[in-house]
Amino acid sequence: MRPSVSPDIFPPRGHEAKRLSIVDAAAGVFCREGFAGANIDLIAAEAGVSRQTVYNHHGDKEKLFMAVVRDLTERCNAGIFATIATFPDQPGDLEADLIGFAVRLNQNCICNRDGKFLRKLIQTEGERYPELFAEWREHGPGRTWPAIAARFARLAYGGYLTIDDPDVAARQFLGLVNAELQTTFMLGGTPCEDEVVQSATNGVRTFLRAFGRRPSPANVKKQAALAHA
Amino acid sequence: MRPSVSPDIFPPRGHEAKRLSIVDAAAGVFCREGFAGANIDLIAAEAGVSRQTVYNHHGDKEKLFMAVVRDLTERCNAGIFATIATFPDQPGDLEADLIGFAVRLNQNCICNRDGKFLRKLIQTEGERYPELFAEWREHGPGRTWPAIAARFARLAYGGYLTIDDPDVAARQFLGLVNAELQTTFMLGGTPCEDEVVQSATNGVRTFLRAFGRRPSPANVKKQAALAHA
DNA sequence: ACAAATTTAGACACTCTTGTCTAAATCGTC
DNA sequence: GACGATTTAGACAAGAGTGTCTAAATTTGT
Repeated sequence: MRPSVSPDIFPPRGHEAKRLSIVDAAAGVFCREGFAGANIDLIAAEAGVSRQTVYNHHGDKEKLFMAVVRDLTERCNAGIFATIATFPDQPGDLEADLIGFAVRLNQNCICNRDGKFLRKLIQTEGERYPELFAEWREHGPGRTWPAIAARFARLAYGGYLTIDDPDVAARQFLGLVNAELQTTFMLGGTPCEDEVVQSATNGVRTFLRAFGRRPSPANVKKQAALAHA
Repeated sequence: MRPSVSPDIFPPRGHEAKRLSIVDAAAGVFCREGFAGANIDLIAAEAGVSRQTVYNHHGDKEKLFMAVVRDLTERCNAGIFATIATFPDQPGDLEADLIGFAVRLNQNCICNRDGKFLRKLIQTEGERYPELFAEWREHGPGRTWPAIAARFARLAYGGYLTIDDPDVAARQFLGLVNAELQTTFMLGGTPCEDEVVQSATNGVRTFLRAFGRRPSPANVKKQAALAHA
């Protein structure tokens, strides 16, 4: 609103640009070396900035780390929701459309730089900063999973799928679609496009064999009978 | 063979016992703090041993780390193969038997102390020691996955399942059975017994909906048609 | 109980890192 | 071109951790 007097406005561009490049470089170094192993001098060098500038912007190592996690979480969530918006609510070819969605989700949110880094930081330092990662959990999986579940529920309601519990189905969808990428993720690698497509294809096919339109009464009865196992 | 002259035999017990307790303590500290953050003094203290003893046994920090990974890999693999040996080759109640197998696998190999630690070390330091973890990959997933796949192939051959590709089915089985534990694993937590059973139950049910005995010709034809997508 | 080996506590040198400080150089804007 | 703010290079103190060394204490097998 106010033209240019706002107290929170730093020197127009260069400043913010440097802040960004510092956070970016820090993300890379924290991922490679872990929090304890990360070296501020190295971060400064990779950001193309002097060490003092890092301290000017972020105060200390821990605050810098938190800024990194917050930035990554925010960008990843934005990407995930943008991708969820492309979910095939009225599919033409259900199999192809779900495969496409799964591939987009993987490529845009999980296998890209931000996704890879955030995942690694959560795995590596999650136990050290409970509140920080509780926040991630709440804003990340806590919101995206129900959103995906809702889309599957709509598909079921529309007669495209036969689903008992949309939340379970959503989690299993993700599990299936990533089933063949586990080892690669484990070691911090990035699967290539082909691997992602292959895993998604196999995963979706199995998903549809299980949940595709086919309300077989025999199965329903059997499941009800075993429900209290 | 030789009574007591063997050059590799250290003082009978206490020595080896200390070696063990050092490696154990080191595993815990490396997991909590990462390689760079791990403190030899702390490891010594947790092992109930003096710092010098740590150096006497393992030389330096890096060699100690390698010893930890090797020990964990070996124990985990042993556990996994022992569990695979309990795979239900001639199931009475297929669903119940597969759920039991999945729960055993999780509890004995993935959620126990060794499994949790090894997983975390692979995620955290995997990129820093490529050869070490290549070894793990080869001796771990590289051998256990085919072993599980072979068991599923046998079930299919016996008419209990309808499976195209046993390797894919095996990976998807693991993905499904762990679908609901992902977030917990991500943050380094240990799911409780109930969560494991619940996830396994849901996963096996979906698995059987997809691969259970039901050679529906319609499905087979559809898949063949889409095979070159 | 003896002798050999192992373990221990403590001190030590050395390196690395964090975070601060200062004076000079640079940048952006008017 | 000049001004104010930011950035920079470098030095610096303080702290922490690794790995070595020594002499004394303890354990182990016989």
